[in-house]
Formats: sequence, C-alpha cells, structure tokens
Amino acid sequence: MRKEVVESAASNVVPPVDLSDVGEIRDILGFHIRLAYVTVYRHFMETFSDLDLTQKQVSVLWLVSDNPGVAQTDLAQRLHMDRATTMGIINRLEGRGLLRRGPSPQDRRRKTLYLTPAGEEVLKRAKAAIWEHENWLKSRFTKREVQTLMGLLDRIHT
Amino acid sequence: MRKEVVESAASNVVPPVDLSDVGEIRDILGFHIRLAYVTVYRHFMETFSDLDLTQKQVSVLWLVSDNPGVAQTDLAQRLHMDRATTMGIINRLEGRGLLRRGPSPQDRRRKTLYLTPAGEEVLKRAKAAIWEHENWLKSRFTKREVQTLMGLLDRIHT
DNA sequence: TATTGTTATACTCTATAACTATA
DNA sequence: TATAGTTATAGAGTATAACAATA
Repeated sequence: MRKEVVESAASNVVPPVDLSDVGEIRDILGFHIRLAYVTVYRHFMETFSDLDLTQKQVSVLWLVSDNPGVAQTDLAQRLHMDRATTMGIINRLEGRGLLRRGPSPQDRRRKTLYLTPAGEEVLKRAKAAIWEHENWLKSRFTKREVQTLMGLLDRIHT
Repeated sequence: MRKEVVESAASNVVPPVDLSDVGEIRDILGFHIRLAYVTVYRHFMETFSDLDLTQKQVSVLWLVSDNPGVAQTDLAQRLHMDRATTMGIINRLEGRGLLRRGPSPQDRRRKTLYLTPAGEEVLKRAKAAIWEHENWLKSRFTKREVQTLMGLLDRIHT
C-alpha cells in the first residue's frame, strides 16, 4: 500500500521533479518528534539519576502497581514492546528486588507481576520525581496547550 | 475528555498533600510523547527495513549532505548527542562506505565529514522513504494541526 | 587550559529465533 | 496449533572516563 501512495502522488497536481525532494529536515514532523523525545528523555534521566530508573522501568512499575497480577504479555501490549524486551526489563527490576513474579491460578503458562514493598516505595519516590519532571515539561505550555498536544500525540499511537 | 479533573487538581495552585500523587500515568505528558515516539520509530524502521537505516543515521546523512565538511562536534550539538555517541554512528556509516572523514584545513583537531556518492544515493532513496513515512504520519492531521504540533514540540527542545 | 577526536567500557532497549510448558 | 514465558544472540544508542593531538 505504501508504494502506491508514492506513485499516485508523483502524478499529482504539481509533481516534483525528484521524488527524493522532501524539503528540508526541519519540515519533517518525525524529526521534531524525535528531538522533543530526546530532550524529554535526557531531562528525565537527569531527574532520575538518584533513583537510577529509566522511563520504561518507571512505566512498568507504575502499571504493575495499578494492575497487580498483570501478565508480561499484557504489559508488553500496553507499552508497545515485544516479549523478549519485556523480559529484560522485568528481569532487571526483579533483580533489584522491586518486583516479583508469581504463578497464575487460571493459566499456568502465565506469570503474575506484583511490586514488592521496596518497589512501591521506589515508585512513590519516582512519582515525586515525575511531578518535578512534568512541571519542567509543562511549564512551556498553558493548560489548554497541554491538552491540545496530548490529543494530537494520541492520534499517532491509537 | 480524558481526565481534566485529575489534571487540574494535580497542577493546581494549592500543592497536594502527597507530592507523589501525580494522578494517573495517562495524564503524564512525557508518557504520551514516549508512546508517540515509539510508534513513529517502529513505523520508521518498517519503512526503512530495505535501506537498513535508523532515524539517527538518516538524520546524520541528511545533515552532512546539507552541510558538507561539517565537524562531528557540530553534528553532535545539532542532534543532541555527545561526542562518543556521534563517533559510533559515524563509524558505522563510514564502515558501510556511505560517509568519509577528511582533515580540516583551519583546525587540525577537527575532521570534516562528507557523503560518498554511495551515501548520496542512499540518502536520495531514504528521502523517498521519508516522504512515504511522513505521509503515513501526517495523514492523521490537517495541515494546520501539523503546524500546531510542530510548534508545540519545538518549544520543548529549544 | 580547553577543545576535538578517539578508545574502552558498560548498560538499556530492541528484535529475532528457537526452545519449554502449557492451553 | 497457538500462546506465555524463557534463553541466546546481536545490534544500536547512550553515557562516562581517560587519552593524544591541537588550539
């Protein structure tokens, strides 16, 4: 389906001479998303240097805390990861004693995930750090702009 | 419509009793940016599976092509990387014969970067793929919404 | 002293493939 | 057959520290 788009557009109203002429790099929306993400990621890591947690790890702790007993596959789907990637993250968190695996009564293939008390404590501190991080991020926008931005971003991944 | 109540309460003038009470994970702007980025990244990789290039590699090729003779440090600044990370990317591209290093006449500490003919050819095909990728991405928005989104995102990294 | 490139090292994330045990 | 978890493997990006050459 993707190729057809390119070809039909090539015979559009004002066809560019060269299909590779996509303008300048600063006109690429994906480029802006990347740079914004990198900036947010970097500030996040600075804010979390004491806790030594990545964004993904915090997301996992948060989701497990809100959904105790969740399975790895559900987490993977929710966070757009595959199973192997999820394994690595869960292993690291379990190795640090923040999270534990348990059996699933209904389906013995599945494992259930819970935070340990240490994990809940770390998550609590992580949320305070996120509050600080979000303030840094949202200080650029009015409340209405934040809603607009979230709404536009959601259209990408839903 | 998602969670205006929680949102406004969390960022109200009166500080909440518990700093770790930041609402729900879906109210975190950084989380939305992350998910959008992951979705864009994944589609990008699918679109570029033939060319076997990452977003960062394409960004580097593009910037070097637009600024022949640029130094690694300039690239690093432009793409928000440190020097060591830049080295790795440049090494991979040079190893594939897409890019070459040269000396700098003015400052012998610096190296100058140029695309090889093969690199220019790959970039040309990459731009066509980006055009396709951007269409997939921008199809969700009106032209005005794209401008709005870019403007909001730019405020993050500038 | 400061900057540029470089090397070495380590960690996280990502992805694929193959294996097991269950369903 | 299909699914959930697991293991092994590989590559890309990120970051820090240290070093040599140069400014």
